[in-house]
Amino acid sequence: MKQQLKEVVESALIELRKSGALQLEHAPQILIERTRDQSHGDFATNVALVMAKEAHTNPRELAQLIVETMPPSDQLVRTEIAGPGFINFFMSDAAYGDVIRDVLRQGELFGRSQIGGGEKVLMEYVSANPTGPLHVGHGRGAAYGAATANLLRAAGYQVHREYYVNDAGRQMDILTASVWLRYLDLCGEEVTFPSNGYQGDYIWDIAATLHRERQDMYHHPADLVMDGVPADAPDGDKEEHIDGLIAQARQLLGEEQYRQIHDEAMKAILGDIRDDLAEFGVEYDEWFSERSLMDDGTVNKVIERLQKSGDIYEQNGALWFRSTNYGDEKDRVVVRDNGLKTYFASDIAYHMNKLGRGFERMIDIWGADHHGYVPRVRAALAAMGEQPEQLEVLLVQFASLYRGGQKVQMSTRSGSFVTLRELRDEVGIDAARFFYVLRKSEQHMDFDLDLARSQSSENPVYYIQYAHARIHSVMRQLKEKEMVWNQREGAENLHLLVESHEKSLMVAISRYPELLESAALQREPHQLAHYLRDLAHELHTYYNAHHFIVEDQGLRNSRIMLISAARQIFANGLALLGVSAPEEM
RNA sequence: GCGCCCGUAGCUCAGCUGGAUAGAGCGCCACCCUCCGGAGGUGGAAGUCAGGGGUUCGAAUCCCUUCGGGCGCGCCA
Repeated sequence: MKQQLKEVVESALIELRKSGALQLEHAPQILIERTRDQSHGDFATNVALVMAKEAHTNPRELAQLIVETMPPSDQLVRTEIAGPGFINFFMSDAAYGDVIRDVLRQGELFGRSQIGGGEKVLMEYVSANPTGPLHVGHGRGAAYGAATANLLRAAGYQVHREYYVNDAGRQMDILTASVWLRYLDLCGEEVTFPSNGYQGDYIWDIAATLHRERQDMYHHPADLVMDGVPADAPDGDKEEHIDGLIAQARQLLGEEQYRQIHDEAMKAILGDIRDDLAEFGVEYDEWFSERSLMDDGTVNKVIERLQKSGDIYEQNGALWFRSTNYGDEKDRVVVRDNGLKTYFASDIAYHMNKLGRGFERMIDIWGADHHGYVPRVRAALAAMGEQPEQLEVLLVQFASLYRGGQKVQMSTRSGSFVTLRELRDEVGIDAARFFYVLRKSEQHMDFDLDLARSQSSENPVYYIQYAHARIHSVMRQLKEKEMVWNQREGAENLHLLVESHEKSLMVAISRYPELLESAALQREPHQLAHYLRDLAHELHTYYNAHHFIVEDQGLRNSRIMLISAARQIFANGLALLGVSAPEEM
């Protein structure tokens, strides 16, 4: 609808320039907006105000000229010049009728666009270290990432969804040591657990499985394990302590057994994460292993290339990437003095690998606490001769949980965090998915568990789902009264929908395609969540004001047609957000 | 100290590529079904858009600055 209007204005401007009535250096961008007030029509453009100065004329006169030059359109009833020089457009009933017919004809495809132009996008989200179950912070990234991926697909992007598995590195070693120590405990050894280890119950579970299946295969006496290990905090350094334990594990178990425990622990946790996300309706096309980048030499190749280009220097036995040359605030280590590559090194390799797979755009969704990491990755891309703009990082702020008006405290290491699974159990998948995307991602969010759990009017999820279910209920009623909805007759009688509630609902429905484009371009699923609530409000208001199942056949069929179109929008929109659209509640 | 995010109604938040009288939900007050699901609807009270400057036809929106809050500034990941 908006697009058609834009073309009308565009052709007027072209005509005016061709005839010499208007002299401009370049064609202005035409911005057409929905009006806030119905008395201003359906759409308005400020194009005359924007161009007036350059055209050396006053805005109202220019607006008049544009209106007079516009080609006739059956979509428009009339136009008016308002205020300082806005052009207001009043759309015809036929234009709205076309939208309703389109919705039913296109069904679940309605609202999709090609604005993404088939661009190949790699979206990476969650990518939590497989060292423990997902918590509610990951949940927000998951819900946001999945919904944004859906939006981009609906807008004509080719989206590949990926989870980067950090299966290499020190965190995994700490996990391995943690599991092994719990296992030794189950073997009857008295070991004091490191303050820096992973303390959750899930570690016990993995250890118990290990103990059941392998019995005392990995058993070593506690005093031998602790021999020569630096003291833990508070007397010593907790980092040195845990590193000492890792070294002991490696030595006593040997690389092969160490690797077995490592892999078992990771398999268990990663499997749990996959299940968790799948149950949450968050899907991936690929789970990408960090270790594979080490094993196939990609990381080494990247470092060599940077060395050749002179972007790497050695200092204090470590290799540093000169990221300050590319806008970062300090240089970054890629290989530590102990020879280990940093996470950053493999991350450069990972992003180069993404580009190597032919993706034109990389969208990473990170927790806001990683924001300082963005410049260095961009710097690395620049140093590698790539366009840093190809990497788009979307930051997701923390979500604080509130229960009974009290903030729920969380800490990963101590194991006293709220897991995503617990959240799902408490409030349900639909409420969790919806609440997570109800707020702009870069906004700190207060997640009210009591509200999300409540199955009442104050909960916006149910408000929307109820609107959808209500329409189904009307259809059931229709059947019970042994009436059949004649869609063709409805389509022919849309002109009978003259009530203000009907007009409002049609306007809301016609906004959907514009809304989807906007939400996709700005990576803002919350726009869709808010829109659906507005649409639900229109539906409920209409429902209260008028009857759909009326005697007059033409009117009945056209009203059912209208609410069927609304139903389709609810179904389409909720699906993009990962929320179910129940037929009855 | 430096960097990023944020500050809008009692609470939680939309609105921010400048546009007409600043919106929604919750809460509060008063109402609405002989009728398709009341998990609904109608009306009302409620604002120095944190403060101060600037840019212009026009600023919640852009720029500067002050104040307040969150996060980050490792040879951790």
